[in-house]
Amino acid sequence: MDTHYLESLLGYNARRAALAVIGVFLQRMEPYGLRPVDFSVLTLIAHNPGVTSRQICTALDILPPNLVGIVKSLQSRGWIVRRPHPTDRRAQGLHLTEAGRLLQSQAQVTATQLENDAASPLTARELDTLKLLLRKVYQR
Amino acid sequence: MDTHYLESLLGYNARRAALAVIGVFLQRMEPYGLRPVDFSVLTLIAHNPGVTSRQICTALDILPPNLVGIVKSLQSRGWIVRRPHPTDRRAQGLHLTEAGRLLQSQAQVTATQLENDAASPLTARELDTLKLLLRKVYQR
DNA sequence: TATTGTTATACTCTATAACTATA
DNA sequence: TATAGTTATAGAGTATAACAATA
Repeated sequence: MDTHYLESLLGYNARRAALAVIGVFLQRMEPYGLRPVDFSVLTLIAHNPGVTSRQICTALDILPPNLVGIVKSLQSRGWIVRRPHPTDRRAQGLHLTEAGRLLQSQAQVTATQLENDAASPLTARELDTLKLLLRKVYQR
Repeated sequence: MDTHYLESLLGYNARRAALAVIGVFLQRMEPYGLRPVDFSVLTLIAHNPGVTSRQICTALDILPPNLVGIVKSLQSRGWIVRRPHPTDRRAQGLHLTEAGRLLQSQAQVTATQLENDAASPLTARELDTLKLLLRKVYQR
């Protein structure tokens, strides 16, 4: 089966690699009930207490209507709370609960460990180079 | 907004980069009515005349029920035909029509050109390195 | 018994329009 | 006028079960 041409395309390789890594992520995060975007949102709140939904949408390139359900789900599981924004009464600041802090730190350890397994054919140096080049592609 | 931790993760970077490149792909391929998987299927048939649905599923990591609609769509647009498989009466060989060959070659030119724009912050050498490392991640 | 291709179907992901409260 | 958050909804992508025909 000749797949040489497809394998010469950046889009094809990026999509295949992303799906492979996300596959490992889904397996390892299944015990936490966290999908990739759930983890990203939880992690942004952990590192940016009081962040708003709109800021998260901009940072992660998510459409606002699609974030609503994610925030609701994290809140219903007792991991985040919404507090009034200090200066803008339209907005709400998002914060982790104590349970949320515990879960996020455990999930972050899992995410960090998962790297090595998902990228096991790469040396540490190759992995760093790969991540650097990927960032160059999507950061403008 | 602190996104440093997320940007240290392979999965996050791979997903963001793949979505960025696919975004450019969708724009450029819109005149042809081809989405990424449509193009991949058409291209595999072009480079492997007589290939079966099952072989395409294996090569592209698509589930058989999800390929049925794609093949039907390509067929209804007059780009591919199914012929009896020479040795296996369960299977059908997929082939491009003359119109399909013309369209695929035009789309392939577009896909090749698109590379440079989607990866414009990278040098040619960096782009080659990136694709090499991505293949290492998903090919086992 | 196993495989190819298919139908039906459910679930998730992504996108658009329109609304409210506030800036 | 513009923005933050929300609802409703439509479309695209992905997954499983089950079937007929053939190996």
